Amino acid sequence: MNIYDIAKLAGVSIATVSRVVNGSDKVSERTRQRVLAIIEREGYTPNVFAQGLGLHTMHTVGILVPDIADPYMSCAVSYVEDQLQIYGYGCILSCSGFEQAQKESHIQMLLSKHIDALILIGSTYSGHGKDPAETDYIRSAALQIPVFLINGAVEGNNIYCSVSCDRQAVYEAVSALLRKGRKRILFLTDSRSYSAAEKRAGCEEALRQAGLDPDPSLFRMVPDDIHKVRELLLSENSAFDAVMATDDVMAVGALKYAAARNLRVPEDLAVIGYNNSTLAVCCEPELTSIDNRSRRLCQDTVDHLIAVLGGSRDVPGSIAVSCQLIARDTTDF
Amino acid sequence: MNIYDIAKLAGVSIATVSRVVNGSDKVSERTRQRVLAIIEREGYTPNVFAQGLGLHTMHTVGILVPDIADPYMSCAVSYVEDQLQIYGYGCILSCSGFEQAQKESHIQMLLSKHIDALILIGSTYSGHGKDPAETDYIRSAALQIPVFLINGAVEGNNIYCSVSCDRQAVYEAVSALLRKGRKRILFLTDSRSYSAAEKRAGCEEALRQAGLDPDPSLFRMVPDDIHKVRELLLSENSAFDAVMATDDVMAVGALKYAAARNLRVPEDLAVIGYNNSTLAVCCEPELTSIDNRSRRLCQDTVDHLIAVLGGSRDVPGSIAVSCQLIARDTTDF
DNA sequence: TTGTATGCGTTATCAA
DNA sequence: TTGATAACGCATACAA
Repeated sequence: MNIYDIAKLAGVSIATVSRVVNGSDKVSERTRQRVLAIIEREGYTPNVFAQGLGLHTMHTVGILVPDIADPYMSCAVSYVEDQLQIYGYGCILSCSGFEQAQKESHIQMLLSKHIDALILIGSTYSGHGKDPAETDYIRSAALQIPVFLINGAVEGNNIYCSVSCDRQAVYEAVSALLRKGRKRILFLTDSRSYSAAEKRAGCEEALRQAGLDPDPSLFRMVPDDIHKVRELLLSENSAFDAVMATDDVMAVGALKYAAARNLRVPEDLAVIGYNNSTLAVCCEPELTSIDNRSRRLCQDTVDHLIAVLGGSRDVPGSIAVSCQLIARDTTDF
Repeated sequence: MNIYDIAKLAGVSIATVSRVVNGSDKVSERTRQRVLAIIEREGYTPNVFAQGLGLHTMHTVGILVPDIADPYMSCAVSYVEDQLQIYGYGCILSCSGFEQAQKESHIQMLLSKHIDALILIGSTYSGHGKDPAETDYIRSAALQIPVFLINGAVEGNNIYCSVSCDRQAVYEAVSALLRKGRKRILFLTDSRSYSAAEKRAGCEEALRQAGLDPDPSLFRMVPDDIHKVRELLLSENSAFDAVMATDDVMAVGALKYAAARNLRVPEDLAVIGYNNSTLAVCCEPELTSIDNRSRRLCQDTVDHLIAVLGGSRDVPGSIAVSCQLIARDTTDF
């Protein structure tokens, strides 16, 4: 059932049918009703390929995410999809993993599908900050369509970034720990991403502010796995009285370590996680965690995306939302 | 840059370019190399709309899921996307929620995008079993393209189902509890879906097998929220010595209840969860949980999907994989 | 082995 | 207010 069939049934030309479908006002009410009735009866829907061929758009945005199984990412995708739906945009989802070559090829794949815009979720797309060429593929994509980063920062034309203020959040959290008399704060992270670096910077800043010298041995790269973190901490003897983790998973690992060592939490060991995931209320004691407000980030991003696609020229190239410390039972504040 | 440009640059016709792109063997090695070089140099990719227009396919499958933020679903999507990628298929993702009208309209939306196949993840798409008309929209979609259910069962032509043996799994888990002397087993679920009904049936079966009469007051519908489950259990006085939950979240809620009541786990209260999610190793004590093998389910489903799209006629309309009980510290077996 | 011509289902431009 | 027709970019049957 195509536009020709409808035209024939309605006794009009395809041009008229097209006008009716696209809500043009240059068609008499009488014909409109007749055509509409036929369309309804036959259950006709315009062929999106043919539409796309002519219009060069399919009302679709590409979403690239390193790992959709990660709770932070899947939540973000959920928010984004939900919002886009409202505006009538569909989502093509692709999972790139964390490797450069894969990221690049996945973006190529998405671009080849003629998406209207691209959303990159996760700070992994910001690169590690060492080599600017690392993010060239994003600038290159932005030559074709607007690119939106959620929790990421990349400089470039037609690139719109949104970040949560991770540095500030960690600065404040660690400062609070220090005020409570903690001396040796173990910083745990599983990545060298932009946001991981920001969080680390916030931690170091707080330490210096308090007149302490950041001890490199207390900044640790660990796997993002509860049991592995526990084992790792158990297998060594570094002394620390607080843990600041860049993800709830690692924080729970620290909690498991504390339980194994019979340390009291928060008396002997304070722990702060990140992302305020379900894990934070699942563990015992429940975990103080930093909420990075990803919902807000996602909503704002979609709003901006719609504005940019609508031709707006005054969309900010970068936005930041501040995080929120959710105090629970693993800290004494 | 389209096929005409490439043809011009290579000094051949568009037909030849098309042949090269599609790997036809009816083209001389010399021309192939020349054309390939130009294509490479210009970074040409065929326009998917134009391809789709003629071929009525875009090598894309639609994935419908009630809630991508749910860990079980996001894991499943991750597996499915990963496999489809290998076969060169892209994914259009849509989140329908749990309401009938939304499910139907989301499927319509996906169909209108001319996907090659549809994957429905989650037992919510099986309906509640009361009214067969509830799943008519799925049969209706299957008139156009093959439909694959992951963890769901719907009868119909061109519909392929896969389920984990939830009934059997719960039967065995509850039987194990009964063998250890548990008398009153509280069954917690948050839904009336097909799989929830299966799990309940397995529980009742085990009870009867042990000569016990299922007590309706011990089959409870609760919210899928840790704290709400805890509060609910605290607010009443039903006596039970074991909990069988249809999801890890509710099981952790029961664990929190036990902690609040100073019950020893598993001595005073045994708890079994479902899905074997990260939550299971996050809580304290760590949760015995039933792994429903969703990875296997997803892989098999994609294999079958590829087979069906490849024209195979002997793909089973329904497959089942057995679950696995992962014993941890909330049970005494 | 290569080229020509046609169809795919729209939208949009220009006439009527 | 309508209709005829030209793009849009590709695959492919048919010709050469």
